[in-house]
Amino acid sequence: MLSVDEQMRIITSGTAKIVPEADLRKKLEKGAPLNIKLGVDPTSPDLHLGHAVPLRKMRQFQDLGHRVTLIIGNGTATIGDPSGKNSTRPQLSQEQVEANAATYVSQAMKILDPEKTTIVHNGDWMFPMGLKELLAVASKFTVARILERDDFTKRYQSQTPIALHEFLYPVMQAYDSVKIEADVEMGGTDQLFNLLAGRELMEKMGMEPQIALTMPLLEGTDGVRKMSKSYGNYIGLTDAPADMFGKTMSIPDEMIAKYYRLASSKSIDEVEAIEASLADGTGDPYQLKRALARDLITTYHSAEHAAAAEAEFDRVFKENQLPEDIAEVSLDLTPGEDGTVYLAGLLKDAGLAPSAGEARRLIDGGGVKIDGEAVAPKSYNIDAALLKSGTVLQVGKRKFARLA
RNA sequence: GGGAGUUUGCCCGAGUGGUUAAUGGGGACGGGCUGUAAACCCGUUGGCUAUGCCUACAUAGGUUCGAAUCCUAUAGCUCCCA
Repeated sequence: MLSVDEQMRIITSGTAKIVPEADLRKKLEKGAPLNIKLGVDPTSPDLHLGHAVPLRKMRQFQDLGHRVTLIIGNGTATIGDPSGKNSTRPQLSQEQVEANAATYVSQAMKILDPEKTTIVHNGDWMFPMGLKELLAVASKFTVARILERDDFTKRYQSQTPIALHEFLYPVMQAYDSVKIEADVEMGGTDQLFNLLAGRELMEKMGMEPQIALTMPLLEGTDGVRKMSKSYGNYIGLTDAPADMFGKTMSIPDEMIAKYYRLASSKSIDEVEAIEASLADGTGDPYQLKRALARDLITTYHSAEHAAAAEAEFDRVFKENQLPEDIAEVSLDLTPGEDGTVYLAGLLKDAGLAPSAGEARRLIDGGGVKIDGEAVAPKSYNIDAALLKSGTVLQVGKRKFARLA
C-alpha cells in the first residue's frame, strides 16, 4: 500500500467534499483495507458518464488496495430518491428494477475491479424488515432533520407535493451503511444529505461513522444541466461508438478539463497537464476533445472501435461524406396522378421527422437533402424520378435514411 | 371535515367574451459562420397531401350568434382552519 499522504493525494483529487477529511486520514492510517460503499438505484437500464464518476473514484480506491461494496438499491428504488428532484419519483416495479440491475452491474464492471468488488441488494434486508425494525431505525431521525434537506425545503416552499414515503429514502440509505459497515460512502454532491444521514445513523447505533465522499456532478453535453437521461444530454456507457464520439465532440470547451478529470481513464498527472495546457492556450481544445472521445470509447468498447469511430466522424463531418451505415427504409414510392410523391410524408414514415408538418418546416428551412442536394422550400411533392432504390434522404446533419 | 386559491402549448409565463393555434422568454430543432465548441445572425416550434380542414388553454356539461376567458360538476395541486 502507498503511504497515507500519497493515498490522500489520489483520493482527494477531483472530489467535491470529504466529510470529515481528517477522519478519512485516520481510517487510512489503520492500514487495513477500507470498505467503500456506493449505492445505485437501478431506475434506468443503463448508466451514463455521470454515473461513471463515482465508479472511477472507487476504482482508484481499489487500485490503492481497498474494497468496494456496490449496493444495488432494489429496495430503495421502490421508494424513489428525492435527491435533486422537484417532484415525486415514480415507483418502479420489482421486475423493472431487477432487469435494470443486471445491465447496471455489467456496465459498472467495465470500470471496477471485479476481484475487489462485492455486490449486494438492499432489498435483501429491506423487504423482510418488520414494522418493529423500521421504527427502530426511523426513530433515530427527527422530522426537522429530514426537512432540513434542501430538496424538501425547496419543494415545501414552492408548494410542490412531498409524499410521506419519500422521507424514508435517506433513512433506508443510511441503514444500508449500517448493514454493510461502510467506511466511506460515495455519491454525487446531491447525495451529501443522504451520506450524512448514514453517518448519523451509524453513530447512533454505536458504530464508527462512515466518511461521506462526494464527487462533483458531471454536466451533460449541454454543459449546463447535470447529465441525465431525462434531459437528453447524456453520453451512455452503452452508446454506439459513433454516438459516443459525436456526443463527446459536442460538449462545450469549458467542460473538457472536467470530463478528463472525472470521467476519463487518465491519471491525475496527465489530467493536470491537460488542464495546464488549456489554461495557457497551448492545448488545442478540438484535438483534446477528439482524444477524450477516443479514451471513452476505448474504455467502454475497444481501441479498435475508437479508431473506427474517429475515422467515421471525419468522413461524415469533415468531408461531408455519407456515413458508412445508413439505415434502410422501405417506403411506398408510388407516384400520384401528377407523377409526384409526397416528400413530407416520406420523411415522416422514414422516421426522419416526427410529423409531416414538421417535415414541411424542415424542407422550408433548407434542412432536407436528397443524395446531398438540398431540397427547395415548398417542395412537399417532388418528382418521383428523384427517388429510387439507394437514394439517401438526409435531415439536418445527422439523420440519414437510405431507400430500400 | 370546512374554507380560499390554482390548473394555459416541451418548460416558465401573458391573456378575463369577439379577426388569428393563443404575446413574451427559455429550451429544442433547421439554416449561416465554425471545431457536431462558444459567441453571433436568420428561421421554425399542434395535426392533416393544406390558399383549406380538424384538434387544442385540467376533465365533463352549460350559457352565448361567439368562450382559454362566464356558470355548474368532477379531478389534481397549494394554503388556511379543524
